[in-house]
Amino acid sequence: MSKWYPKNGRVIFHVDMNSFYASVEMAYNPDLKGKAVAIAGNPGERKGIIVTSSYEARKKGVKTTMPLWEAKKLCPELLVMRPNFDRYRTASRQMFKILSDVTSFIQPVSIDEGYMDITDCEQLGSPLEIAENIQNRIKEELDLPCSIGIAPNKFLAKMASDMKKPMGITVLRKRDLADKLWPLAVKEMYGIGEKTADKLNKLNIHTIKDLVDTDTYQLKRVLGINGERLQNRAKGLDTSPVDPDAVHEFKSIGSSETLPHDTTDELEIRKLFVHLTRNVVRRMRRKQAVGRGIQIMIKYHDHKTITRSRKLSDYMENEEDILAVSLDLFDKHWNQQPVRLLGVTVQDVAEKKDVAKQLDLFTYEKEAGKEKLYQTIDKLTEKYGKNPFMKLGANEEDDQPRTSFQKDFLNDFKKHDE
DNA sequence: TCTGGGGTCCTAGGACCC
DNA sequence: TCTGGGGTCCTAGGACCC
Repeated sequence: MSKWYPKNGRVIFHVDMNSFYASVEMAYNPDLKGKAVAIAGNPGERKGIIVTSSYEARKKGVKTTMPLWEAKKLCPELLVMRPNFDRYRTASRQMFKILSDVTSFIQPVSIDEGYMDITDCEQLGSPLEIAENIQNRIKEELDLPCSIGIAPNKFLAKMASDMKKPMGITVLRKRDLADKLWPLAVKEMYGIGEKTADKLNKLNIHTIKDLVDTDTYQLKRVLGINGERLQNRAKGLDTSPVDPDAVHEFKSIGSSETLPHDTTDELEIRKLFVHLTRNVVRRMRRKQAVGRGIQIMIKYHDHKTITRSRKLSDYMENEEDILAVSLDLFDKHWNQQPVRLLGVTVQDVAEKKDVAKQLDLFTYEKEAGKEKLYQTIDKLTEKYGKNPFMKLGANEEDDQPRTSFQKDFLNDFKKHDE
């Protein structure tokens, strides 16, 4: 038994890429290195918020979710780029490939971070050596910086990776908690956001140490079951396993978009529903997925947001079916006020191969939206002279317009009737 | 001339059933 | 002839994370 590995318990890594999108752009174009770089949406479409920024930009006060104009005011020399998601996905795959050379016990949690359980990796060296090796390889092979937290569980590893950035490696053992974790403000804790921090502050709980020392019953009264879990984490207790399968277990697939301008134009609204549904169906198809619930989201001018959902009697996968339900929900619940954003989400997602084939009866849900669907198609065709139901390709550019779409579409739909 | 888009999990009320 | 209690499903909203 090596001196570095615990007799009982685990050794968990949390690997966190530093300002990932900006770093990928710098690796792609080294002229950007050392400069204030930000990735942001298009302000012309009211999506001009900072998604990620380089450390040089952060020094000037640029922060994630900040409106672009505000960031420019703080940092006039800011180089602003649109996101290149394909680049980020490629870099992410390469990063996880390097991790998988160490162990297969990896749980990706997002495009730029993941957990590893290296409890059984003694033959590869000490945890610190393994972490240094990973960090060096990612830096040398991909030209990307990362921080790594090393701890006996996922929560502490996550907190540890946050403590030294960029290019940090932080060990957080039980005996380090009093010095390294407990002095932090509760807001710094993973799982505590603004609302929960406010509630805790009102109870005179300010640091993580305060949280440890608070009466558990009192915490549960204010925060419910989450109160107890947060307190356990603060004490350094977290038994959740590193789960390599979690990433495949999708529960919902959705797409939402802010309109260029708030609108009450039903045609514009319906056009966006067609677009959103298509996005969702394309992604479902890639994952070979079907879904049993549809949810729409409407955000109004004043940012008030409502969601309306319907559970279905059967699994759905077709663009036409999902659109019909979405439009039906919209027409039933829209309050006629100008709309800022719309969203479509398929819930209760399962893999096609896991779903027992049910009789393809023409269900109520399809019936309900059918008339609206016909009307929508007629209106859209009339206005744009284009078929809204193109054949879906793997990507948007690959979509193929059908000829005499309405005939095809109606035929498609009739098949379900029989 | 504010405030994106992708998710997960939890809570709470009402319907419905036994 | 007057009101229990438990369990599950559905829906809507909210908190949080990246």
